[in-house]
Amino acid sequence: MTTSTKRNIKKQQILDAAEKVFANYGFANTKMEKVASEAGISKGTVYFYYDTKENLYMALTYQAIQFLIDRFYQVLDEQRAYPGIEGSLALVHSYLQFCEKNPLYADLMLDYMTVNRTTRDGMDTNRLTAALQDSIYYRKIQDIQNIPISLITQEIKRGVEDGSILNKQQPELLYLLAWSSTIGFVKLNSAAGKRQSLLNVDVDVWRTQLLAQMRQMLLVTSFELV
Amino acid sequence: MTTSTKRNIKKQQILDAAEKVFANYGFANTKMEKVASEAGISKGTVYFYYDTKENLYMALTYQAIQFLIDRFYQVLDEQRAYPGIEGSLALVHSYLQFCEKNPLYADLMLDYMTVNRTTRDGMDTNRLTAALQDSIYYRKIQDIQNIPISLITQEIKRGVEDGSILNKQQPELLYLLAWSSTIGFVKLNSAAGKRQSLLNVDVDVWRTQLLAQMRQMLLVTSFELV
Amino acid sequence: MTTSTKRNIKKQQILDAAEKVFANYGFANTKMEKVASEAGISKGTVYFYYDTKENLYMALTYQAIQFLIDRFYQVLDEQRAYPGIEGSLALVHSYLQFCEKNPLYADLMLDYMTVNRTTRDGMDTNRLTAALQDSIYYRKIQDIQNIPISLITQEIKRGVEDGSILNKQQPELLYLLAWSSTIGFVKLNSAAGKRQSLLNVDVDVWRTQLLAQMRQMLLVTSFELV
Amino acid sequence: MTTSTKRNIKKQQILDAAEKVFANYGFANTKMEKVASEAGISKGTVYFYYDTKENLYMALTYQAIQFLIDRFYQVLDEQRAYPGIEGSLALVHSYLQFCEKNPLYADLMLDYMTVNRTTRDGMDTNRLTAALQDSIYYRKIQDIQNIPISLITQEIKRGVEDGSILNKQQPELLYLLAWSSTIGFVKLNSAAGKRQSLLNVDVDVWRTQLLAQMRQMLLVTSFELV
DNA sequence: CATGAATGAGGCTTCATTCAT
DNA sequence: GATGAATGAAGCCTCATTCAT
Repeated sequence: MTTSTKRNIKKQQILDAAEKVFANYGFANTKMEKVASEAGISKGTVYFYYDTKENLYMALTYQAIQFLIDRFYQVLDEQRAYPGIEGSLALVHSYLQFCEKNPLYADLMLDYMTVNRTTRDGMDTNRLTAALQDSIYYRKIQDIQNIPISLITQEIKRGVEDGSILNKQQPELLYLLAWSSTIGFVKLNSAAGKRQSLLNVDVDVWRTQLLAQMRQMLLVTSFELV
Repeated sequence: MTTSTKRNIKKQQILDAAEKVFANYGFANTKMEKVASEAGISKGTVYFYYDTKENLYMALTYQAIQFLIDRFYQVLDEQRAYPGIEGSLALVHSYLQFCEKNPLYADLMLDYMTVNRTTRDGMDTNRLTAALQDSIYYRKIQDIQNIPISLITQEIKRGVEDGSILNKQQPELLYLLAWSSTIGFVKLNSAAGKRQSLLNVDVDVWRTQLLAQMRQMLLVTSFELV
Repeated sequence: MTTSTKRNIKKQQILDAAEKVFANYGFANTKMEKVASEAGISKGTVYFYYDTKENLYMALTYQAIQFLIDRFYQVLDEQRAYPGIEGSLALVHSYLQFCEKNPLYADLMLDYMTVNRTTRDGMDTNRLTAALQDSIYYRKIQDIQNIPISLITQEIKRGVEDGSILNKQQPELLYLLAWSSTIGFVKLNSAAGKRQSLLNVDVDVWRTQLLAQMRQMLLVTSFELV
Repeated sequence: MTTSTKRNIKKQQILDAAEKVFANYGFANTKMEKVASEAGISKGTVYFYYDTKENLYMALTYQAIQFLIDRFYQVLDEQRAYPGIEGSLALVHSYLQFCEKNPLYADLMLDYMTVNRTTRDGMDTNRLTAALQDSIYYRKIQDIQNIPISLITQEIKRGVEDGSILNKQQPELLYLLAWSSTIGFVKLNSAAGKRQSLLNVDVDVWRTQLLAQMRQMLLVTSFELV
């Protein structure tokens, strides 16, 4: 095993540990010591691989987006032979699974958006935001951030073109409707606690309805306005 | 003006300031000093009215829920003459407005759920959670937490009974679908920044579609499964 | 009732309250708010009469010494007809009662001695000590501090002269032996708690033995050295 | 030198520094920053070894009692061949030396007794007391607190049995008389300041008399009541 | 490279004191 | 005079980060 490989394994171990800890405590309440102990190493070593807490967080964000992109390509590959609506729903489904696997993923992307925003707006950038933007991973994410969105909207367009999707709204709008539903679903479930069923509603039924609603949306020509 | 009234006014001023600061920085990055200066008073005075940061946060949560409940009652009063579907959608709409007015409100409730959860589960309660549960407002919230949900599900039931809502799913499920969509919508918009339109989609169009989708949902007998 | 009289009554109420609170919590852990509430008045009023916490403490010290002096004169008056040994022991006894009535009295005098000492030594005077020395009562105490000691040593001398006291040691030494026993007795009892008997020894027996030991001491010509 | 050894050395250095500072300023006026600088380290390091000020104080208390116990065993070992009265007086003497070496030791034990008392009584436990009781050392002290008393009373009993001690009072009572004298002696001397002689009485003479008085006490059959 | 002790800036909170009413 | 809200200096403690071994 090369030195580089060993380094990468260790980096991955840290990332895995960080994922657990950030997911349980959130960014602010996560202690580097806890990440280290979760990874079975010392604090110093964590700092050897990730020089700030913010950098570690951004590395995790980068990885999450990479995973999502990989998954999306895989789904697209599987769905190539089917109509666009199936590919689109499969993408949404895989995104939902992705977020359910670890609610942190949804937060990571939301946080990235927030950080990214303050770069543009002239907002009073606080220390935290500035530190996040300093991360090398911040730049790396900027290069790939649009890929998931791009893949999904392209698939919707394919569905519109092959006639399987009837809704003629902007693909981006359709994506936002799906994305926000997913985020809300994940947020509520995560806040309620994984074991707990919210309002006595079965989570599986809920998820199924959510997806059914999305299909419905793609099949409808237009919505009546409220 | 009585002494008690003056006290309440000051408490409200602090709460207003806290709302701004928590909304901008989140709980962890909010400094009591900042809340004080935002309220135009000194740090000590903030502590005179709210003895911990956590208590201030919970007071805000309590107020948010109270506001929501007040708004709900008002909406229900206005919708009394109309069929249940209109009342239900009006409630959802008012909830959406409520969260859009200040995205912090959505977070407050989500955070409350998380805190509340650790009370039930035997989770490894951290310092923050424990402090939040110590707040007098935590107890007060427990007494009213179920009212919004109850009001909305009752209105859905009225709609089912008067025949305006055709979907025969559990009202709770319908509520969750609406609730999660709303949270996702608010979260995404707040992350993107108020001035920024996400993916070049007009927010008003997005919101309209969201509500249309909800009406659709209530009018459909049942969804096809994916 | 004159204005001046009313003032004095109020000052005395505050002093009484302060006595209770200082006795229960010690100087550092006593809050002016607590003194005020104990006196049934507001914090501002306490400050109207005693402009610093240290001043209040020194006022209490002054009063304690005054009380002790008054008591000593009274005892001396009662004992005038009896031999000096009886007068001396009666003084010691009254001192013991004085300290037992409120253990704070012993502390007040000890603290005064400490504060007084740092005036002489070139010690690194801390803020607290400096503030105590600033009190107007500090000066007043300086004028009367030696009276109790003087009264007791004079009475011992009278006993030596009238032949009732056989111990020819310095009266000051005899006083110190009595004084330190008393302080130790009070300290231990106060630490143990008033209701609690220490090591299952009856406090009354202990006190009796203590006084017997002192009489013994005055009656003995000289001690064997250890 | 092992890691564990180094840690213990550092812990001891901090304890030594804390001893000086607490002795000079008392608990309330001691600043952790001062302890740190006295130890030649930073505040953070102090907290690395002792997580609260109260814990540090209790650690010191524990050490003081341990030292006393060690000293007592040593004295008992030396006195094994001599009659019980000599052993008893030697113990008292060593206790006196122990307290004179650092008056803080007497305070530590007194404070411990006070803290311990509020555990039993249903007293309105204040923050400080609660924090002291939370210390891990508080528990450790509870396990050894009775040893010094036990050793001394046993030695007195030995003296009674071998006929060297004639006083037939409870050994516990005799111990209390000795203990309180010692505490009073130390308190007065510490308040007066080490360099200062109180009332122009030579401290060595005073101490000698104190010990002579104790021997006297053990040799007397019974005291006349006052 | 790994460790874990050491650092110190930063933030929460307390409470003596002040001051407007 | 009395009140109690307002102030802010001061001190405890946390924890990201550094660094000697």
